[in-house]
Amino acid sequence: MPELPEVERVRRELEPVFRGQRISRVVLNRENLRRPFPVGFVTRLEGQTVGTIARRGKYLFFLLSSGEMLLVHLGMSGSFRVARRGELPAPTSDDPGHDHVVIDLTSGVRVVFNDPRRFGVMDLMAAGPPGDGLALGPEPLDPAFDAEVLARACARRRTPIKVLLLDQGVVAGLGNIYATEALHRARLSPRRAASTIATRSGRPRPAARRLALAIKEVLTAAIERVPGRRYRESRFRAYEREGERCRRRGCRGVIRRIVQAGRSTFYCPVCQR
DNA sequence: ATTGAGACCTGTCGGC
DNA sequence: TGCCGACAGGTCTCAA
Repeated sequence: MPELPEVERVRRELEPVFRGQRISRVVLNRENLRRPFPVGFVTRLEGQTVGTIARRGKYLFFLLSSGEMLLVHLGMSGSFRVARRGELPAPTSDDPGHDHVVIDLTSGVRVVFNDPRRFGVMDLMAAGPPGDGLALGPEPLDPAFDAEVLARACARRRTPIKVLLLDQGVVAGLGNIYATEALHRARLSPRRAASTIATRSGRPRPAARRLALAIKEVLTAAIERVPGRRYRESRFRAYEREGERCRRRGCRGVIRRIVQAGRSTFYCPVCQR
């Protein structure tokens, strides 16, 4: 499920739960997710007090009093539940289903990590700037990410712009939905070679300016959006709207679905050029 | 150096 | 009802 906005929302939900709390108990209901839990995972977590939770791209970093950091990636289907102890089955129930990790805090709160597809990751890493060593590109909401940076990353790249936006080394945190949505917002065809929005004579093209801005707008709106009625309806302007009318004012196009790098892309062939 | 295809998993949904 | 394929918001690795 989660791209940058969803991960950021998880961060905001969990930080007040964890911050300043000590981890009293950790239970693993299996030995791996996408990859094995690191050696000593449980003992290195138990007894630690958690500080802030940082985010880089789609990764979360729980800062521990030991100096280590707990790294979490939600993959496709990872999620956390927060409950009071006792509201849930014992952490070592016979059938944990997809509840792979249970974390008890001294506050009496229990946090459960659930991940049916197990594309998620949990790991422990040495102290350091969150994200170091993960080869992530800039944070799209950081002012340092702008049209120039984006244009430079596009230079001489013949790959379609949509595919390039999914490259976490180019910009960290976009996934299939928000790459799709940003391109719709910027009125850019997902099929365009990335190089066609690169710099020209040292200046970013207007397309690069529109796209950098659209990325920021789409992500910001998604972080702040409040779920509610019509949430699903109004969520996307292109994603999963194949066959529907383009929602851009004045545009009479119909949203098409294509496959790029094995993933669905939705776009309006009329207003996205 | 890039790029595409396949692999990793389970769940859901639509069609027959 | 059941079976089957297509598809799902993400990486990672391998081969061309």
